[in-house]
Amino acid sequence: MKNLPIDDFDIKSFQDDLISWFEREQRKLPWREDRDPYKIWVSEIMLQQTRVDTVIPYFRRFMEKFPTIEALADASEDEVLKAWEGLGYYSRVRNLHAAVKEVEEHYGGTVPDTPEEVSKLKGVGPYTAGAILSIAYGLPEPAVDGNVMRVLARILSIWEDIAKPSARKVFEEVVRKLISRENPSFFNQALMELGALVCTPKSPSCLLCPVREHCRAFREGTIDELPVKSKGKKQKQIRLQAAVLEDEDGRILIHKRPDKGLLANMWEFVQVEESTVLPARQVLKDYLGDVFKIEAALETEHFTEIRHVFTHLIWDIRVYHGKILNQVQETNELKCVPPDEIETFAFPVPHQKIWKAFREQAKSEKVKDIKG
DNA sequence: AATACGGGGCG
DNA sequence: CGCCCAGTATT
Repeated sequence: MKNLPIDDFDIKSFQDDLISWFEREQRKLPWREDRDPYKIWVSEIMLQQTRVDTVIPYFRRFMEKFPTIEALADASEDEVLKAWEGLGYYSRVRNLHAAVKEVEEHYGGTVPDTPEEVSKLKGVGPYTAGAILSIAYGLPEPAVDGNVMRVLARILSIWEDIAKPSARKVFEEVVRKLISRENPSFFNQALMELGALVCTPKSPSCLLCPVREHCRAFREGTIDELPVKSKGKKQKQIRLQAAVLEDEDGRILIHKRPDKGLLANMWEFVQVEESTVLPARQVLKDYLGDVFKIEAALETEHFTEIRHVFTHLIWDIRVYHGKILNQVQETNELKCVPPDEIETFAFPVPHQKIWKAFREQAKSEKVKDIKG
């Protein structure tokens, strides 16, 4: 690694200012109530790519439902996925579930405390490994997330592009030089807390910053230029046709997605990608017939249109209402369920939006009936 | 090194 | 609305 200019940097004083600020100002968070490595682990997985405010209610519910490693290891995948519904990046919870079973079986239910072992767990990468080892076990391991890169890029004036995968290693080496041996847990948490509360991406509160005197970007007036972060590319757009289908008993047809890829193992209303050549409704009818042997009478017009933006793609879904005319052959992936049971299945947000729109339009039809 | 993988908040 | 945020696995 390039020799970073930290020779004239007062490490001890920086650690003290940072950690004492954290002791004064840290937020009370449910996963900070004790040092249970299981709780730290679950919280860190939830916090990947996800804001604290979003995570808090999920964490509480998750801990109530699965208070221990054993409880989670014994749960079914559907149950676990349901607890994660709406949080996104669902492979996180499938990996967590698998890893917890691994800990239960091979480590006697105790989260391992070495970098080698903890890094082998599914879903535990360099950041999460460092977070568990430092926060739960007090080991001086770096835990470099986006906050840490932003904070350190500013403090030490590091002009590395933090969007590049190679950047993380640079910052890990920096943390190894800076980390407090007395309190690695608070040191790492303080860097992240500072990034979340003070050293924010836009208009950071430098005047409130406990380590302003150590900050090169502040001194040099480059706060708004750091960190350097290149932009990603734009999303691919996908047009989909979906249908809320009722059988003769008013039950709703739902489909379980494949166990790999986007939204793996989540439930959805049947949907198919729009064709560029065939008329819109025909694609859906053909799909239902060819794949599920379902004959359906679809209404001519879609009742709602849903747009959902993912990181790497955009779904535009036209949603039709229809009745199933023949007998549905139910399988593990295909079910008809009563409307009041729909919400017991784990649906991705775009299909939660479909269900919401469906109920709204059903309601408005009723109002029309009464008026008419 | 590049891509797949959700969802929410803010202006 | 568009823009921004943020780790791991896979290829």
